[in-house]
Amino acid sequence: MADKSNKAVHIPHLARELAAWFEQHRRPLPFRQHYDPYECWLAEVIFQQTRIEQGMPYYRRFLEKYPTVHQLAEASEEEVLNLWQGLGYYRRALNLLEGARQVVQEHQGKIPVDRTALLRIKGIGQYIASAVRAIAFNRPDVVIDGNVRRVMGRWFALEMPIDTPAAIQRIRDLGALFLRHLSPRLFNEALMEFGALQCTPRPRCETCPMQPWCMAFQQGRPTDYPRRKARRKPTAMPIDMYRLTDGRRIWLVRQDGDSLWKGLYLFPYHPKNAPVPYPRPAQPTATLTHVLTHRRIQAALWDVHLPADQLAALAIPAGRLVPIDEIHTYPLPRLMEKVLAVPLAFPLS
DNA sequence: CAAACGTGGTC
DNA sequence: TGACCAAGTTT
Repeated sequence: MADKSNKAVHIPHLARELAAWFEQHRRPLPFRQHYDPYECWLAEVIFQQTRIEQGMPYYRRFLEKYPTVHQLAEASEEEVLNLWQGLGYYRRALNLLEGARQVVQEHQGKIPVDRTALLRIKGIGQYIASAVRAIAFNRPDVVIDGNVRRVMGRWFALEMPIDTPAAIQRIRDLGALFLRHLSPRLFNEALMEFGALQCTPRPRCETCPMQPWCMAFQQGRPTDYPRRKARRKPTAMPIDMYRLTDGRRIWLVRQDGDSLWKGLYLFPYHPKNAPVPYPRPAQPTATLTHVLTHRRIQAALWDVHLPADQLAALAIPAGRLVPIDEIHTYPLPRLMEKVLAVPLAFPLS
């Protein structure tokens, strides 16, 4: 289409300005020190769907505790989840651990360069496979994350919804044209950094050197791009949660299967309209709200004090009766931190 | 392919 | 305040 060639003429200019911009604004992030494939992989897993500032302490702790993929592979799920606790999307941590074991067992501890091999590793999808290849190995892949989709959507005023396969392919094609001008590592890192610092959701067009070649800016409507489909609102999730204790010990439940917070520990809970499985007082101690991307949890908190023998007799699947002062040795989600901040309805013995 | 999967920052 | 969304992957 005529449209396409018109856009492409901007690419040498955009490439040149991008490289210049990056040289000036590049943040000295720890995973940009030596571009080690393991460090790159670890960073991509930790920072996916997560802001750099939020993930940075986790990245440092992980690298300190597990400096090599071998050491990570020998960790337990519990250890890894303890380090991951509070970061969210806990399946990432379990997949990372499984992936590390794969790399040790199937690749002698060396992160593979081959795209197909990378994609077979648990937790590595299209994005991380490209990121490891382009950034750690400097291979000519186009790394497409949220930043890249936003920047490309604006530079080229892409009309199709940005998360569709067609849009991704378009971005990949456009990116390939940039790779004629810039090395894979430079191009991809610079583009993501540009999206993170300059071409943000609220773009800083006043100070942007790309103005002359940005189609969205030239059309006078930078924030109309990228085009997105509407998001779903979180659905309500009312639950009853129980603190079953004899004053010294309390029941914790490890989440399993495909559940929310898989691998983490919570007090036993059930949907609010389910039969009540435990004795409980007339009123809940508190009601807390916890919002996830897709759920708005309303948790009624019921405190139940029982004699030690009755407590121990409760049959709670995947449950563990643990000393209250040892709760924090278990990996807990944020909701549990909120729950633990509420004093028990009765004094501890 | 749409939905599930956490948490925190911003306006 | 609620909507948006951030270095995505899995099913």
